[in-house]
Amino acid sequence: MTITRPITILDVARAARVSYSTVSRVVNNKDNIVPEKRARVLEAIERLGYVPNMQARKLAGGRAQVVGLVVHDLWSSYQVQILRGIDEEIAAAEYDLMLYTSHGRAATESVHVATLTQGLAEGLLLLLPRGLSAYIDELTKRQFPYVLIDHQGVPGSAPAVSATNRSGAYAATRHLLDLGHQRIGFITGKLEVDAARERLDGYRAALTDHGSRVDPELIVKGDFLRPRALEAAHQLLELPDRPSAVFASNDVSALAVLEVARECNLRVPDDMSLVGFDDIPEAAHVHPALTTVRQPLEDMGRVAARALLSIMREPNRPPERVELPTELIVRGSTCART
Amino acid sequence: MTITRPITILDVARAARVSYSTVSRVVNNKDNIVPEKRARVLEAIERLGYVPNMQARKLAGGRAQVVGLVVHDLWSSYQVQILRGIDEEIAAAEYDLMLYTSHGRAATESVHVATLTQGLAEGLLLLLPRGLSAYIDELTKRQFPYVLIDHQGVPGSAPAVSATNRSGAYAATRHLLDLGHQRIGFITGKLEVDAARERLDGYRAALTDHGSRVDPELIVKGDFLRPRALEAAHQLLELPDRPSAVFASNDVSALAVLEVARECNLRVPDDMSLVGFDDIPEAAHVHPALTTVRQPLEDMGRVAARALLSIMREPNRPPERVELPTELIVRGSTCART
DNA sequence: ATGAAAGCGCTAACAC
DNA sequence: GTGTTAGCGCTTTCAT
Repeated sequence: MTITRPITILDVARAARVSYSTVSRVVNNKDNIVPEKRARVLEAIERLGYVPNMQARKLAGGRAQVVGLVVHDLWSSYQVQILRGIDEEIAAAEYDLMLYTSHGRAATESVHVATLTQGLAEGLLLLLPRGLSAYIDELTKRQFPYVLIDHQGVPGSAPAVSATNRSGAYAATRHLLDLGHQRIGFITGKLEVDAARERLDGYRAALTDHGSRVDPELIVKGDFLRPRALEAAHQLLELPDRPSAVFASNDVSALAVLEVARECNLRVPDDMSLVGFDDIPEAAHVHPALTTVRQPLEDMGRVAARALLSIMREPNRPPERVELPTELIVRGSTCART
Repeated sequence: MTITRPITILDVARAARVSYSTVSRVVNNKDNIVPEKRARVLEAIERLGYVPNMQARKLAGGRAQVVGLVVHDLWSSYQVQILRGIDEEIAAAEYDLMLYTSHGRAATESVHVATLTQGLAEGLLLLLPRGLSAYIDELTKRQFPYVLIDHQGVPGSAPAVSATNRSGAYAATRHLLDLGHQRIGFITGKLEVDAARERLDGYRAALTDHGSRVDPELIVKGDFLRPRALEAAHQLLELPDRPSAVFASNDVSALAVLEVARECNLRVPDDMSLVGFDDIPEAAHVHPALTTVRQPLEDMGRVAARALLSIMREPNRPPERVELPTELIVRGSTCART
């Protein structure tokens, strides 16, 4: 049982009876090479099954065709859908993806960023809810290509893609108002996250524009996660003057509200309307199906990836911020106030 | 605006007033180094924010702490849940993950495997439904650590983790039989995939053991995907002697059946019982909630990652095949035949 | 115990 | 056009 030694560029050179660097040139589509030699090299590569060694290539100053993705975690469909979009684009461009999850440990996170930027990666996609200003500066200074996803928090002008959180929340609130609801409960997201604040803003703005009062009692703090949302739902539904509708800052929270409503023997939408945000796959499947604001998550990933690739191609293009439109999806969880 | 040059081991050496290799030794916890020097080096590393360059390290024969994952695609929760488990374990072990999606292009796939094995990766996780015998041989020959996930197709003894597909399908079928169903429709998965065949086997075995006839008319070919499942569902539900229950080889297919049933004005479970396989998140949320066979997907990922890590530690340990237990989750989509 | 030096596989000047 | 050669940042002998 022979241990197959990895084929190097040297093996190819020998087999094709050309020099070392000629092979390199062929592999990298450089210069003009005598067609006959190029053919020999190509044949040898094919026959030997040569695959270039990325590390060596990158180390020597070449391109590794690798893009890094640092993501907080993979827990919800939210991240995963974005990941899908990224993956598609990156693969289509024949780049490879290094995936790093930080699990919220800031230390880990910056090590990851460093590893990636000083390592294989030629570009960076950052899907982190907050607090990345530390390395953004560094990246900008080093002119290292990167794109932020769903994060507008950096003051300067960092390339970023996100969704129209504010207007999405505005539309959802407006929808409820149009249905005749007056007391509309709101469960916030994690307010350190920009998107969460924007959604709150949208909610407030819709009320104000409609001439309704923003009742602080109806705004309950959440964090985008289920446990906190369950508490928030209880708090809202046990109010003496119970709201006739609830707008949760994401679907995961809205699903929690749905559960609590069921516990309280409240029928949705008859006794209470409910709106979520995100349109995760579950939203369409629960009963009643959730009215929600769709974020084009996969597209966000796709657009971010494409933006990164073009920044990598032309390092000097001015940073762009893209906001993809959200869309109100009306389903069965909302109806006119009776 | 100074362009920050990446900090190399040489910078650290200068700052700590020691040699090049001493720093390397400290970084790799080697030998005995005079504590005082070690401290100086550590301090310099900290102060300069030095992060080792993985490529260089790997190239020079060191460890890169990278594990590669080749996955067919990320379309369903199936892959994603496994990915989560993998990610958790890999991150906990302080390894990094390179993610490759092959999107079914076999050529891409083998290039990916080659890139990974000749590159950074020290181990490989393969989540591919089929046809990987080509490189399995190669990997085995080279003694390259790898673990297959949900794939038993390789004749030799390849390290693999999967779930008890057969007994899961057996249990589900048994459940339906116990409820008094006699004509039980079955929608297969992609039969090139081992798991699909095992599920079919389990279905057949349960019928046989129960003394029922396996009616070929009731077995319809699917491929784990929605479009084909919709057709299959129609075919089954339009049978002159309509089955009183349907068992689909995965939840995605079962969900499709649910839709078709609704179209046909069949109530589930009253007019027809329905069972799926996988227990993807949507299964619990549809109405009625889906009775299904839970695959411990996240655990499968976790176990596979752990197995890989231990193979990487002791290359000579005999390959292990782990089968994780599936579990029948009875929900609202099944009831006794009326 | 620690410094010097030889590569790892490759790219990119630099020669010819 | 194509071969030669100097590194890229690091690990690992081999001296000392």
